[in-house]
Amino acid sequence: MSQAATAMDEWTERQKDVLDAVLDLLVTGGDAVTTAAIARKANCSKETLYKWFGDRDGLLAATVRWQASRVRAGNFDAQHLDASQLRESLEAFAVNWLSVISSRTSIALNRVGISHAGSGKSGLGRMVLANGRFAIGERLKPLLEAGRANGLLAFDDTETAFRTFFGLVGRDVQIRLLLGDRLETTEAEIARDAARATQQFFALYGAPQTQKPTREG
Amino acid sequence: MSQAATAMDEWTERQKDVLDAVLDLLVTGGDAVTTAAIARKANCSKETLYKWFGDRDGLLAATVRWQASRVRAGNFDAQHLDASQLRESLEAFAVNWLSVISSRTSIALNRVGISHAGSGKSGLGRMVLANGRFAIGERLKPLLEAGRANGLLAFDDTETAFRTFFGLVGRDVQIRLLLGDRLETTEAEIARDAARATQQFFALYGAPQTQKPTREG
DNA sequence: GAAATTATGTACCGTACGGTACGGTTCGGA
DNA sequence: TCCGAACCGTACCGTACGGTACATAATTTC
Repeated sequence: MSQAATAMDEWTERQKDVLDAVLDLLVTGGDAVTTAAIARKANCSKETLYKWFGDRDGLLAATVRWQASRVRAGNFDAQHLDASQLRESLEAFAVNWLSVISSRTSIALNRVGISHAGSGKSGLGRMVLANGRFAIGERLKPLLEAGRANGLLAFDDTETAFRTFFGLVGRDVQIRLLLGDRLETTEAEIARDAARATQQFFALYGAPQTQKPTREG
Repeated sequence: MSQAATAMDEWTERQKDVLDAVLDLLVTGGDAVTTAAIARKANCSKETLYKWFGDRDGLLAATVRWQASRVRAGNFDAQHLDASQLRESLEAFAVNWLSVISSRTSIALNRVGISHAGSGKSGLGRMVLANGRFAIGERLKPLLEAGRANGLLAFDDTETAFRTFFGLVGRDVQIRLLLGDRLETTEAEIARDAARATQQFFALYGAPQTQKPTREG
């Protein structure tokens, strides 16, 4: 939240327009994202770019944070959960996550982060990770723990349970998209996969009706 | 197999040495993988590089195929499976797959493929995908189907079952490593995660003892 | 053992791109 | 109306790198 707030008002409207231009260039992967191309697209001068963002990497980092600052979806209230509410919330999380990783924006930013991670400097990669995988984890864990507190789920380690859910939802989608596989991700497909993943998660971690034994030794 | 054979004898020993040098440079991510650096490392001239492999992309593609040609692990015999054999085979697959995606080589090659996929030309990405995700799929599916034929597993769609297994095994490991996350992947951790994933897979797709109803509507 | 083939290493070229400099323009304030 | 700050557009610089040319050495072939 505070991250989002700082990212939101850290830049002026004009600067946000520039960051949007960078995003646009990243998503439209056709041509290389050079500083000249950015300046052209944003109708600003390269000098201004460097004045505002330091260097090219600073500009890319700012773009990642800017995109992250608007992705935050509303959290879920974790009180008075019943089974169907929990299921719905998990399914909504799954739908949201699948939509995000299937979006051209996410694909482009992850590619940038991965490329940077391969070039020694791991700052961007870590940033993408923090706003992707780890952000979704921190948002989902409270829901899982609320489910456990209400006797709907049974697990020992929240992190392990979350990672299982993550795997059931994401499967091979992200790596295939990152590697350029044409993978149709229609809204209907996403909804179906989210429902399947949620069902499977309940099969693995759903608590028996009357008692609360722990799975996962 | 035929792929591996062609890749194996497509190049001379000297050329394989060059490809090994490329791999070495890719894995040691410190410095950029320039053609000059490759020539220096391989003690050959740039002109030879271009004569043998066409251009830089051809060299990288050859490297991917060369690495892929050596990774093929022995297949499993799918006849006369009992439950414990199936479990062991699945666990071995999981261990193998986790070891592969955790290896510096796999990380480096996937990064290259992803970077290329982001630059329009998707050839390398597709190649990495074919020798990674899809190769493991083609190797594992016969085992799953043999398990079903022997009444040990219950599923309708082999692809769906495989992708679930893939997700349970891989979870967030690959994306985290690709983005530069330091994620300790000791042999013991891998063995434990492989066992957990296999157990979860049986919980989802294991056939009931006496009958064979289908899961997954 | 000469001729031919092949490979090495170095030097070179063209270009793309990150980063900087600077003249011209807009705009807010006194 | 003038001043200064911010900014645009363009031109420019240095370097890194993909790709080529060439002269020299090694290896094969006859």
